Amino acid sequence: MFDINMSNSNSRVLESPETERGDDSNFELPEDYLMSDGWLEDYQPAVINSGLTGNPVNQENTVNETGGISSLHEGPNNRESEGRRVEGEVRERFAFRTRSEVDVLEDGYKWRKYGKKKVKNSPNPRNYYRCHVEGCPVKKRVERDKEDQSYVITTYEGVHNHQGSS
DNA sequence: CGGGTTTGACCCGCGC
DNA sequence: GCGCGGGTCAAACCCG
Repeated sequence: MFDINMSNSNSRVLESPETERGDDSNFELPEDYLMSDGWLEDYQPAVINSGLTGNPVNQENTVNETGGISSLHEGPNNRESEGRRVEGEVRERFAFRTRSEVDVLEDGYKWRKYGKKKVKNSPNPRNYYRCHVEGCPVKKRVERDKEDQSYVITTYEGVHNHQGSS
């Protein structure tokens, strides 16, 4: 469905969270962002991986000019001890930061924007997206890093109800 | 003409 | 109970 050109010569590798800041066991998201509502309650890299372009997952994140992601690398440390999931309510959340010029990263799904909001902590607005597939509860939240506006913070929420795009 | 985006209003949870 | 901050709705608008 999505013919993302991965052979783009302009594609670059994302910074690995553990590579940039090894002092923390999490992503290098701003403190206040993390404590906003516990974004790392339940992350599911498999969900993300399955929704990508179908490339092997054993490579680093790469984003080209159009915002296409080839695959996701290892996610943040899984805090299984603190991992709390409410039964009967699907609310997987996965956030990551990416250096990209585009706000919305192509991940193989079609998204429909349903809102934009200015957050207090950040001078940049936050965009809200929803999976275009009917019945799919997945939502996406895109926001530019207030520290470095060259970075984009993408937060996925929910599990896709359908098969990616194969 | 149709579908997605825009944009302000509305709503809701939480802290004071 | 009220105000703030964040999330969603929805009607108008825009663009293919």
